[in-house]
Amino acid sequence: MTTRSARDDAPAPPPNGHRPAGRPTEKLLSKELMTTAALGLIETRGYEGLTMSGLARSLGVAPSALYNHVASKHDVLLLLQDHLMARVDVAAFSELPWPDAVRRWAWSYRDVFTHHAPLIPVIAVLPVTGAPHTLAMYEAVAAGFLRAGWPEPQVVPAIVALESFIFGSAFDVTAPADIFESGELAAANPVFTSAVRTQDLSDTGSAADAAFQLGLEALIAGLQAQLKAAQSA
Amino acid sequence: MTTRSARDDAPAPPPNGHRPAGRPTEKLLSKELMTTAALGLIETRGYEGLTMSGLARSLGVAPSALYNHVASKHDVLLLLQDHLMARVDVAAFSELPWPDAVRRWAWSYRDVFTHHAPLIPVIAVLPVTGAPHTLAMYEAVAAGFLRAGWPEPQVVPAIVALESFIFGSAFDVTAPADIFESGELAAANPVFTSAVRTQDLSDTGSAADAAFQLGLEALIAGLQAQLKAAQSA
DNA sequence: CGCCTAAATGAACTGCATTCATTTAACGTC
DNA sequence: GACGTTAAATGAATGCAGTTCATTTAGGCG
Repeated sequence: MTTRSARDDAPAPPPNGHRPAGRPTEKLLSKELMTTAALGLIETRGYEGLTMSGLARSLGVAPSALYNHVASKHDVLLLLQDHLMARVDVAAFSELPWPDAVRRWAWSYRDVFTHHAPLIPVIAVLPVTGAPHTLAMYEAVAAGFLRAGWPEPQVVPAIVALESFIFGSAFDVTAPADIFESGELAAANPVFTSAVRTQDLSDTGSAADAAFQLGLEALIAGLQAQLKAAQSA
Repeated sequence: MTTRSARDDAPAPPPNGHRPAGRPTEKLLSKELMTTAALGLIETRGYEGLTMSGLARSLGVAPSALYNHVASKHDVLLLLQDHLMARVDVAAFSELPWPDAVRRWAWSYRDVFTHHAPLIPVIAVLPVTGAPHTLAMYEAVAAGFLRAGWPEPQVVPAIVALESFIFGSAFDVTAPADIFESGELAAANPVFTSAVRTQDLSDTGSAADAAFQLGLEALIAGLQAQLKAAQSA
């Protein structure tokens, strides 16, 4: 095998003792090029359009050429994942009080992956090793938690809990608006049917936004109560 | 097309004016048989083993025969999904106070879909129309919320928020234990690396369980605070 | 100057979901 | 009791996905 694994990313010094030299890397193919080409494909054709042949075509290359840089399609998804993590806004953790920072981070995180829901099953199970942007995000978030006074042993569980909520909510955004229409079974389920009909959508654009806001505020409040309890103990 | 859609399930009277007669339904194939066969396949071979040919083989039938009962593989997943929803424990909503009921329901819900993580992307986006067990679950949960004093407009957002957290957490359970090992990048991310190492795992079996418990308790507490605020307003 | 090696090629191969024309057999009818 | 209708099973064929491999290409280094 030529490529050890995707995800030993940019920083690694290109092991080329055989490159066009002179100019600053003019190669035909590279992980970076594949990543941006993949993002372009997804924007125009969606995730069903992201095939290895399609990716090769959009790079002007034979499909088999991709396998010199990547071991599998899964590797392409890993490249995408780490690339997208850089878009998550963690700046608030060094600027704002903990609840506000969490709020901004969580909305940003959800918004990024709302457009990339098919990646979520990949990310959620993804070892972080060798994903620099992903680790950088966790580093910033963890630092923010500690600065807010969280006991170190609880930092990771709290982040994971928030992340789980965010991933689940990102899926929810992609659901059709009429997802809870009971149809012929409405009569058999009157309570739920009525609750769906009277659902509160004020403040927010969509039902998904309303649920995300409600849940996020509850999580933040509940976590902060735990934080205070831990601090006074 | 012969089959209108999967998910008009058992209760629908079999429209057979052409069956083996006499004995109480001895048919070769049916949605129910396909569902249980699919569950069996998943148990022994996992979700990669769930192919249309494999399913047909395990039923002693040609692959094309399946398409007389189901329009696509997606339909098979829908059948599975609704079947599994019946396993989610909602009994607590008519027995226990709201926080305890939510707790039991949420753990049960997560446990059921932990073993069926590949279904989650399907469920999360799935119109509920024609999925009787799914609707029955929502009906019981919604009734429990109303009985606890929740204002009707907030019932659905609150349930969706909890569900999002549950789905995300079900994914998390399937992640490898060393998912947060930073590897060579540990030095560049000292805060997070240390937090991972000192992570609190007491009370619970796994890191995923610890995060789920922490997040669920925070959510329940935060939601109950909102409930009390809404009631006193 | 010729070797070594990374990287591109294109022709396979595999397994998948799905389609279709055809056959099978039980039912209700005449 | 034969007949036509019809749901349901068949098996061959289609198309597309990801992936492999033997081969070629071309630059850099000794």
